[in-house]
Amino acid sequence: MTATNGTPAAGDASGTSARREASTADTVAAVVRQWRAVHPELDTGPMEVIGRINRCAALLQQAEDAPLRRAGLSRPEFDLLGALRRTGHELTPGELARETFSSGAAVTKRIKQLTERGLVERRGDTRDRRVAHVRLTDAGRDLVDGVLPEQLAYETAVLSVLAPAGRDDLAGLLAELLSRLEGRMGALRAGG
Amino acid sequence: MTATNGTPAAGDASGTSARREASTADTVAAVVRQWRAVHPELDTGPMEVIGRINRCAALLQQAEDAPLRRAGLSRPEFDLLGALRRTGHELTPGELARETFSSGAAVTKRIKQLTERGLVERRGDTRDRRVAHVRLTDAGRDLVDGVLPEQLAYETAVLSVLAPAGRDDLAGLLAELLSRLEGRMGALRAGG
DNA sequence: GTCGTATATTTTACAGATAAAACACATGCT
DNA sequence: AGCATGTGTTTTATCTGTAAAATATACGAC
Repeated sequence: MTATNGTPAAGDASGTSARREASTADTVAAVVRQWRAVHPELDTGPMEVIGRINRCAALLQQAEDAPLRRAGLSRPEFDLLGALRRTGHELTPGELARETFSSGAAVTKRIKQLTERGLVERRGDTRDRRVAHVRLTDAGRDLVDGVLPEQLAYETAVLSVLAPAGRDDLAGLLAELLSRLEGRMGALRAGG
Repeated sequence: MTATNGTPAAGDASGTSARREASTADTVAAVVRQWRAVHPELDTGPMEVIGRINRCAALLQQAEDAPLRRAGLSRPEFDLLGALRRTGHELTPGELARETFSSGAAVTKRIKQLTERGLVERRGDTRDRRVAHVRLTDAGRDLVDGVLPEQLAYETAVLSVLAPAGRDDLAGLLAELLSRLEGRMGALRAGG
């Protein structure tokens, strides 16, 4: 059932207890219900967390694209510029790759593009001529500083569907999950 | 109401200050701290939710790849096969696209590949010759049924870093967020 | 019946990511 | 100095996804 949904019609009157609610009105709940009908012996518990995280991420990223696109930036590009802006100093391509969780090759390409657009500049290291240093241009810094408030305002609007307390609870639980995942999955660098 | 402050774990251990003190050990917290140092006037609250959702999704998907790859499947491929398996009947390419949240073109390509591998079959509709119907072969069904338990076991192991109660709280909060996002997303598209 | 429009699917062109190889250089050993 | 080995970065080949155009077909108005 529920397959071809036109509009999920989330006309949910009351405040949905948010407590161990397996059968809410989101698409993941419908999927889980289908699986349980086909394989009643399986524990579908993890799906309700992981499936929802994935689905939320997909929806939120799609939403985030909106203010970014107005600035002519993709999200990976903004992540790169943002890493330079928030650290406040130059970064090497390798550092940028680690900072933005993407491959070195992807970073190389992005740097090339952003350089052509005049948003970042590169210079070679004087001592070790293998390494390059990338920094924001004035235009790049201004772009980030202009986009970020819009981005945050948009995110705030999106998250306003949650009560403030719920939002904080969610942030806390995700922080716990994330810090343990990051610790478990081969230590990634922590903030200097 | 959500409340359920029962899990003491990830909260800000040091922060007695009213402000959320972003002092946890995950990478997102470090990023947020950097942004606050550079732009103290901005409300970075949304980052702590959205950034963590994105990062969790990235890490979890990477983890999920492991059991799937053993079966020679990518996640989008598994999603397609899973949609056929859990609905229990044939689906058209369009339905599959909606069910797996991907574009029609992507579904076309996946169907072609999976057909070549003997995991799905297509047949034309007798009445409306525009539409096709896709169904699992026996091999496809067996593959899904073989992979799914491994997949769930793996996910259970990954999520075991959370206490059961925390996991349920998280699922509930994500369900609330997701159901509202899915309901509101269309209407929110113009704001900024 | 024929025409215009809507719908379902596929094709095409292209942007973007990754893995693996290639490259350039540094560093340490002898 | 000369060479082996390791590291930082870029290139190459390849793959996947998407947007937009193309294709094929149904349906309704006339």
